[in-house]
Amino acid sequence: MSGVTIYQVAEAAGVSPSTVSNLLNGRPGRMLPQTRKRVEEAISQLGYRPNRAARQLRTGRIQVIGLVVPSVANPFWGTFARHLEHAALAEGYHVLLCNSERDPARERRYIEELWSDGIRGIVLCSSLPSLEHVMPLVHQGLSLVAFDRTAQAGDPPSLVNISVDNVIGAQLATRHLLELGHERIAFVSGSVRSVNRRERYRGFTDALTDAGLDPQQAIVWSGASEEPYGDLDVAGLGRTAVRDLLAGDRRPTAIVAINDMCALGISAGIRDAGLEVGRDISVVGFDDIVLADLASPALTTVRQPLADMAAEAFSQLRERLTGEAAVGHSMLVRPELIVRASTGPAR
Amino acid sequence: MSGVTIYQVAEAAGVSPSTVSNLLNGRPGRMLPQTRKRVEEAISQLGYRPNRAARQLRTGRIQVIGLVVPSVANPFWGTFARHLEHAALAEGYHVLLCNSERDPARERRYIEELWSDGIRGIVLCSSLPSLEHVMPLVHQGLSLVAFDRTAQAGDPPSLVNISVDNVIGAQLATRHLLELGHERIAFVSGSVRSVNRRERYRGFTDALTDAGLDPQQAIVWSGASEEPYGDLDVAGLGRTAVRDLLAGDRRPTAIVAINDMCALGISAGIRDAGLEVGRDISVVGFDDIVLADLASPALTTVRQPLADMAAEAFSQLRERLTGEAAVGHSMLVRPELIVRASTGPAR
DNA sequence: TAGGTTAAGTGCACCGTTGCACCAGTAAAT
DNA sequence: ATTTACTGGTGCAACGGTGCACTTAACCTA
Repeated sequence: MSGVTIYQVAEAAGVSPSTVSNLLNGRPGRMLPQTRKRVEEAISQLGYRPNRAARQLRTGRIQVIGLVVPSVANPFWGTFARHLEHAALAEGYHVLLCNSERDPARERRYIEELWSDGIRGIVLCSSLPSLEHVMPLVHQGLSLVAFDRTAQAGDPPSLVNISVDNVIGAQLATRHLLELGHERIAFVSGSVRSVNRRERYRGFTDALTDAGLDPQQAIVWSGASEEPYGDLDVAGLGRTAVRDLLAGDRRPTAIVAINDMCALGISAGIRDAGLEVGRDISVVGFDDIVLADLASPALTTVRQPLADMAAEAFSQLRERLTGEAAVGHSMLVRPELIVRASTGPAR
Repeated sequence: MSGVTIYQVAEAAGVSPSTVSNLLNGRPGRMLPQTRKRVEEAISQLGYRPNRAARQLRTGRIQVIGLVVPSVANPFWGTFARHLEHAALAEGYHVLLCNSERDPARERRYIEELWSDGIRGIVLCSSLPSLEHVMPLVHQGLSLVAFDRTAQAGDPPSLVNISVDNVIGAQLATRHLLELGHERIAFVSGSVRSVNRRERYRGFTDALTDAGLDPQQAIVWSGASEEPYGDLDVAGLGRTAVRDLLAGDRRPTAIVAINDMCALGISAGIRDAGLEVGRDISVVGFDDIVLADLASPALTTVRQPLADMAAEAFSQLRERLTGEAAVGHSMLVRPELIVRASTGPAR
C-alpha cells in the first residue's frame, strides 16, 4: 500500500538499512557527510515516510496522546481540544480524540482502547470524584493528566491535575452578584456528581455565608433526574431550570450557572418567560467561551485561561512520557471574573 | 509495558498462538468448543488485548479514520466531529482529529502524516475548490470523503462529496428576506475562496435576480484582507463587517451570513451600533448550530442535517475501506430554512 | 611495529500478529 | 487395504524498522 520501505531507500543510496535508520534516529554522526547526503536524497526522491506501526512495534513508543472530553460539541471542549492539539503538534505529537459523554463506562472503555493502541499518555477531562475506573492502567504505566478536576484525597502521586480554582471562581461570581445587591441567588447545574460542581457549589455557599446569608436558604437546581447529562444538553438544561425556578415560590433575582453553555440556556429561558437578562434576572456563567462575548446580553462569566492550561497539560504529559520527570506538579489556576452585561443591580 | 501477548494466552490455554489468532480473527470453527472456551477464558483472565501496531504491521489494516476540520473550536465542526465519532465507534473505528485552520499546507501535511500512520480513509472538511494538494495520495489508494464541499468539475470519480446544497440554502435565506420586503441585502463572509462561499453567494444573487433586483448592486463584504481566516475568528469577522457596512453609504436592512458563527458576530456588531437585530437589521445564518436557538434574538438560519450527513460520510468511507464498494455516491442534501426571531419585515 | 583508538558502517535478532501451508488422526468410500 | 475427505489443530515466514554488538580500515602513540 504505502510502498516505500527503508530497504528501498537503503538500496537507492547504496547503504544498509541500518545507516538509513541511524540517520533517521538522530545518529547522523555515524556517517560521512556525503553518505548522509546520498541517503537524504534517496529519502526525498522516493518520498519515503517511516511506517509508524513498525516503528511503534519495535520501540514501543508512539507520538500520539489521547484526549477524552465530555463532548467536542460543547465549544469549551472544542476550544480546549484545539489548543491541546496545537501544543502537541508543535512537538510532533498527534491527538486522538474521544467523547465520553460524561459516562464513566465509556471513559474506561476508551482509555483501555487507547492503551491497546499503544498510547501511553492521556489527558482526561472527567471531573468525576473517583478515577478508580482507570487506575488499573495507571498502575500499569499509563500517564494520566486530569483536566478540569482538582486533586482529590486518595489520588496517586503520579496523577497530575490541572484545573482552575473552582471554589474561588464561584466565589468571585457569587460575590459579584451580592455586591450588586442580590440576595435570592440560585445555583444551577446538571445532576452529575462532579468534582467541579461540588467545588463551585462550595464557592457559591462560601460567598453567601461570608455575606451573612444562610446557605441553607440558597436556591439550588440540579437537574430533574439522576440521569447524567451529556454536554450537548446542558444548554437545554438551563432553559428547563428557569421554567422550574420561576414556577417556584422563591423566584431568584440572580443565577450562578455551572458553565457558560448552561448560562446561555438560562438566558434563553429567562427570555422565554418574557423577562430581561441582566435587568430582571442576572446571570453569571463559567468558562468564558468565545460565545459569551457574542451573546445578548454579553455574558458575565469566570474566565479559564484555556490556552495556557492546555499547553501546561501537554507539557506535563510529555515530560512524563519521555521520562524527563517521573512525577509532575498539579496546577491550580486562579480564575478571573469578566463582568459584562448579563448582570446588573438587584431591583 | 502493555504486557500480555498472544503467546501467553496460548500457553495459558494450552494451545498454539495460531489457534488464539484463529479465534480472534473469525475462524472459531477450526477448533472444538471446549478448546474455544479454554482460550476465551485465558483471554479474559489475563486481560489480553491484541497489540494494534503488530496487527497493523502484519495486515496493513487499521481501524482508524482521519478527520480534518477547519477547527473544532467552531461548534459546527465540534458537533460534526462528535456525530462522526459516534458513527465510527459503532463499527469499531476510531477517529483521529486534525484542525487545519483552513490552511491548505496544513491540510496536506496532516493528510500525509495520517497516511504514514497507516490510515487509509479520511473525511476532509475543506471546501477548497481544488483538492490537487491531496490528490497524489488519493491515487496511491487513499479513500477520501470531502465534506461540506460539493462535487467539482475535474474531481476524480473515486472522490465522494457530501454536502448540503449551498445554492438552494442561500436562495432560501435570501428569498425569506425578500419576502419580508428587504431590498438592500448584504452578503457577509470571510475572504477564503471556498466552494462553499461561491455557491452560497450564487444562491444569494440568484434569488436577487429572481426578484427583479440587480445582483451587481448587491452589497458584498468578504473580509478586509486576502488572508485566510481561521474559523475561530469568523465571529469577530462578522462584527467587523457590520462596522464597515454601517459606515458605508448604502446601509443594508438585512444580512445573509456565510454561517451561524458569522451571523452571531454580525448580531453582536449590530447591537454594538445600538441597533436591534430583527427589527433594524435582519440576519440569516447558515448551519443551525445549537446556539442559533439560544441566541437573542434566536437566529433564523438554514439547517444542515449534520447527524445524517456524518453517518453517511462514515458509511461511504467504510464501504470504500472494506472494499464493499469501489466507487461511492456523492450526496447533496436539501437544506431547510428555520425561521426564528433574527429576521423581521423591512421598515 | 605492536597495541590501542576512532570513524564509518553493517548484521541480525527482535517487536506481536497473522494466515497460508502443512500435518496427524479418524472416518467414510472404493 | 488403500485412497480420499475432513476435522482440529500447528509451524513458520513475513510485515518494516530499530539499535546493540560487531567488523573493517585508517590513524595514533609509545
